[in-house]
Amino acid sequence: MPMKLRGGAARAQDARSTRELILDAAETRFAGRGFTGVSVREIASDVGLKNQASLYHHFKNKRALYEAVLARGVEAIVAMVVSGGASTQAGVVDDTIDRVVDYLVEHPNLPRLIQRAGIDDPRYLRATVTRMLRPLWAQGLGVMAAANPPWEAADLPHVAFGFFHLIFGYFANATLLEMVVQADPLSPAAVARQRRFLKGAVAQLLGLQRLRGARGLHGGPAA
Amino acid sequence: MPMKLRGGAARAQDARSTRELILDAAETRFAGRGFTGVSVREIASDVGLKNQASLYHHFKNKRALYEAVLARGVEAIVAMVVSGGASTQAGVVDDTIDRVVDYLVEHPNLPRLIQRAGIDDPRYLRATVTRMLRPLWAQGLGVMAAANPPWEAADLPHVAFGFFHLIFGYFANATLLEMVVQADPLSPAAVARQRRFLKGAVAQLLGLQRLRGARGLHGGPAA
Amino acid sequence: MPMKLRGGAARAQDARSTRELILDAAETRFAGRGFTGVSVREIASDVGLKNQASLYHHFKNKRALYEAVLARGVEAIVAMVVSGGASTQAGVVDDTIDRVVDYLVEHPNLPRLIQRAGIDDPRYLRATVTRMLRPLWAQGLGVMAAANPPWEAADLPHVAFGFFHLIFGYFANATLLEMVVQADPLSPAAVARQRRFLKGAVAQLLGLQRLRGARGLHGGPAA
Amino acid sequence: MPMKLRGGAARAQDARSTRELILDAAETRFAGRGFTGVSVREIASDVGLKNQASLYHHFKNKRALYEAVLARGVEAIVAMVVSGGASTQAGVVDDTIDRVVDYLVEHPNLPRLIQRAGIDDPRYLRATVTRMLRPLWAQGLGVMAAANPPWEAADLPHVAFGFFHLIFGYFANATLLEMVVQADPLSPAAVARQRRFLKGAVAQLLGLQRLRGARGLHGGPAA
DNA sequence: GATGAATGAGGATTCATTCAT
DNA sequence: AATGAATGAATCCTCATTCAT
Repeated sequence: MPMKLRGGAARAQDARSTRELILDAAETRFAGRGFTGVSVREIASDVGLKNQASLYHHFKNKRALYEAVLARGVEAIVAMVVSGGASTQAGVVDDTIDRVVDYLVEHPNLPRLIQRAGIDDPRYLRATVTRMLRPLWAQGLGVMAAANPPWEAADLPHVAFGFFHLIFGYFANATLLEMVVQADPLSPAAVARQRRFLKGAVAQLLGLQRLRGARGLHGGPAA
Repeated sequence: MPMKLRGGAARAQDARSTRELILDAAETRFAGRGFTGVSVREIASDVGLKNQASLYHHFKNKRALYEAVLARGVEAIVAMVVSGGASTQAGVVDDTIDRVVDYLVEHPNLPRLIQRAGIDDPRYLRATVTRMLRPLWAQGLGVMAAANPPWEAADLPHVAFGFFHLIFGYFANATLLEMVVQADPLSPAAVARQRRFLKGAVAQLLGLQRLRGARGLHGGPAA
Repeated sequence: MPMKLRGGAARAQDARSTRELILDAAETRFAGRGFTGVSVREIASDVGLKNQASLYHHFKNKRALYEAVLARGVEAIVAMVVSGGASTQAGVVDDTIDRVVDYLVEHPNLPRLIQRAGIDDPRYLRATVTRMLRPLWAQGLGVMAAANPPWEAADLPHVAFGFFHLIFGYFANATLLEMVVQADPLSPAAVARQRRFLKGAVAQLLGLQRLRGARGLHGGPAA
Repeated sequence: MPMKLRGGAARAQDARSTRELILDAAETRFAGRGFTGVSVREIASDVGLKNQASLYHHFKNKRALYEAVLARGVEAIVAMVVSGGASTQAGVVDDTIDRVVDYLVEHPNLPRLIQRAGIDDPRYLRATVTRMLRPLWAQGLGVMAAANPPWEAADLPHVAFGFFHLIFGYFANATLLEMVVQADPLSPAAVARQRRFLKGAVAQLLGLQRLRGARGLHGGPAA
């Protein structure tokens, strides 16, 4: 961004930099208003480009830009989760949840972006996302099966999707939540509570040992 | 259309009918592609109107139409849930889940519509939805508190939102789910499994006494 | 055109009228600069429309407009020629030439338009024109065959195309001709000469009786 | 391309070569879709240039490129025709026709290019072409006058233009012809027929003595 | 001599909306 | 209640061209 102010000399300073700036701006915009709700013009101007045409030097078209944004976001998350390993030991699960929550808090656009891709008319962009989510999906199923959970095998996909909704839904709908509850769901305190809730919920749904305690699955009063 | 020329009474009926037809078409479209992704023209043509102008006879503008669609959808759901009462007895909860699931299966647009409203830039339509959801929210909190659940009071909102995501997320993301799992998530069998999962999950998260058997929260009544 | 000045009240005065005005303007523009050389904006503004969008009320897109222009032009010519009958008696041929020349003089855009369609990349618009020209072509071949001309049967198509080029080429290239010769090829005198040339040339190429005269096939000195 | 790094001499050669490659590509493109229908980008990419900017190293701008293409093409033809001499002896005329036809068959872009320049709005490029065609024109008139043809002097320009249209029209409209006739007008057989037709037509129009037989202007030498 | 980046202008087309009928 | 026409603004994208490397 500051480079843009150095005038013509700054041009082409760093191709990757401009490209990434575009991706950043597009991510925010698309997350907020969706593919059709965002104009190429505003993205370009966010980046400091004087003209939409410049953007087409980096991305073939609006759609390619959207897909690039999604790919970057989804891949990051998938990598993080997958790298977390495939154990269902309580500690490992909790760590994964912590890492994902940390990441989502820092990248508030992603959950909305992903939720959108899940809701949007499939003819648009869902195929792409689907492809990217498959590895995550496969690992998730494997982990759960290994956990010997209190569900029939046929229900495990439902459980897995339930986790997905629990985790992403909170952050994707943060603003809605805020309007209803009238408190900031991304405040440290709220995030801490959500963390606790997620860990507890996952443990319960997977039938992990912690569940066996009286009622104190969190660090709460009964613990 | 030929009816248009009959007496005044029929005309009035038709007028209402056209309005509802518009709402129906708009609901489907908006659910699939969102407010900005849908044009007034396509809605009009879905209804058989030869001209977009005709639509403006029934709704002040596109935005008013969207709000009407949302209001109609959300109110129906809220009414249904609220009318279900506020008990947390296992039977009552299960009944409510059954009713909501039944409704969502028959109105597949609603979950996407509502999820969208939750994700979209608040400056658009979220305030409206928020207002409509408040009663539901209040009741939900009340019910949960009464259940004496294994959560701290401060976490209850998180639990409530979790329910919301679990229930609506499945149907909202049905197409995404289908692409990943490659099976129809709205098939009777899949819906039955989801029902079982929801009942089990809610029971666990609320700490309800699941009577039958050690881990058999699935397996249905006969298990 | 004058109606456009009556302000809003004149709107929609006569749908056909606006449509034809657009066709007229488009014909002139397309004839002069070709499909790609003309912008929808300038056509719209020629017609007095304040906005290109209005044009799309009458034609689906630029291409449809171009095709409509071509169809209108070609059909008129084809109708005229075909209605002239299928004789090769000198008088009938001369009459047809006179009628066609009269028409081309009054519609100077058509020859350029048609030549363009013949030269342009076939993927664009030639198929349309081809279809329209087939009847003319069929009749032309029939007439020539009946004339018992001094050509092998296999050469008749070449003769027929020769006529086409002789007749349309002059008018299509009028401006080029003017630049080379530095005289107006559409002046009455020049047109009269061209008429004489065409009649003489056609008669010679078809081997019509007039050919048998000494050298005076026109009304010239030797006649 | 690898040659680029060799000595200065090779580099100069390559430079010329690239320039000619551009001219070649541009010729084909311009012939097919006209000046406005062709983008600098596609020409550059035809040549294998990765960037349109490179093209500007060889030609000042698009217009200059078009003029260079035209000049190269027209000059070649003019030179060939003019060098053929100015006789109207049947043999000489036939030879000229043969040479021109040979040339056009091998350079199928030229006729379309030239026809286009004749049809296009004069404000663009016609003046240039006109200037280039003048010598050809002068010679043509001279030849015809010398032939003592069966036309009034004032009509000779019309005859001359007629020749032009007969000869160039066939090749320029080859694709249109093909669509109508559904046979390849550039097949050896078709070209042979066209040759015969042209020779016969020119002979008749110039009133040349066709020696062989009563009506056998076709049938070739042995007829 | 070739390229990556940028840019202003303009391309066709669609948008939501209004007005008179 | 419905429609045909019109319109201003905005859409995505491509254009020819320039500049620094």
